[in-house]
Amino acid sequence: MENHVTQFLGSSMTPFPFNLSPNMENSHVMNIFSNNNVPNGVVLGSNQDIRFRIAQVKEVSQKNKFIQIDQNVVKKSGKKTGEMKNREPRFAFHTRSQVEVLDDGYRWRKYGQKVVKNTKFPRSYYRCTYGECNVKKQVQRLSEDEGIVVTTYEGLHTHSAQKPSDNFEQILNQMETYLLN
DNA sequence: CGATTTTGACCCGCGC
DNA sequence: GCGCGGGTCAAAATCG
Repeated sequence: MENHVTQFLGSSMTPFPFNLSPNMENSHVMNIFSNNNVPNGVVLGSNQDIRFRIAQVKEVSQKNKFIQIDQNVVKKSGKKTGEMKNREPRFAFHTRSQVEVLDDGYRWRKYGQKVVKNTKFPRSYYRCTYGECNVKKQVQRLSEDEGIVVTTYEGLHTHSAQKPSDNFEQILNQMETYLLN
């Protein structure tokens, strides 16, 4: 896939969305996402080129392990080994983009593509190619608005990005600014 | 020639 | 039990 470079919130030209790097940064993310004051699907920022939105992962039913992403209720799939008790954090970004695969600094291998009901664009499944890192993401273009691409990340990277980007912290700061009004 | 994509098969949970 | 929908596997094809 080609590189996609776009503008983010008035900053200079940067790859989008950003690195989802582990450790401190991800715990930072989790703090934000576990904040009860954050409404589901809150719009965190926009400019004329990009609109992005955090779809907060929300536990709906503990025993059924439902999680809610944006408007959609998704069932968390069990894994083979049965030790799939730990629910991976999931979060989604809506971006307005011509290109579906956005450069977030990690290398991904595509492992599936599915046509989902009531959508005219297929959903693509990717897995992080780094060693034991088990992070997945899926990418889907909205049929209601072809200009919007939804990228859903699942899991935390056990390593740092091969192609480092300092956008992540900037965006986190902007998130906090919005959350605190 | 190794890495990645493609694509149909397979799997699994759920509702009927 | 069966079929559907969503997710994953894996072999072949393609890429770099």
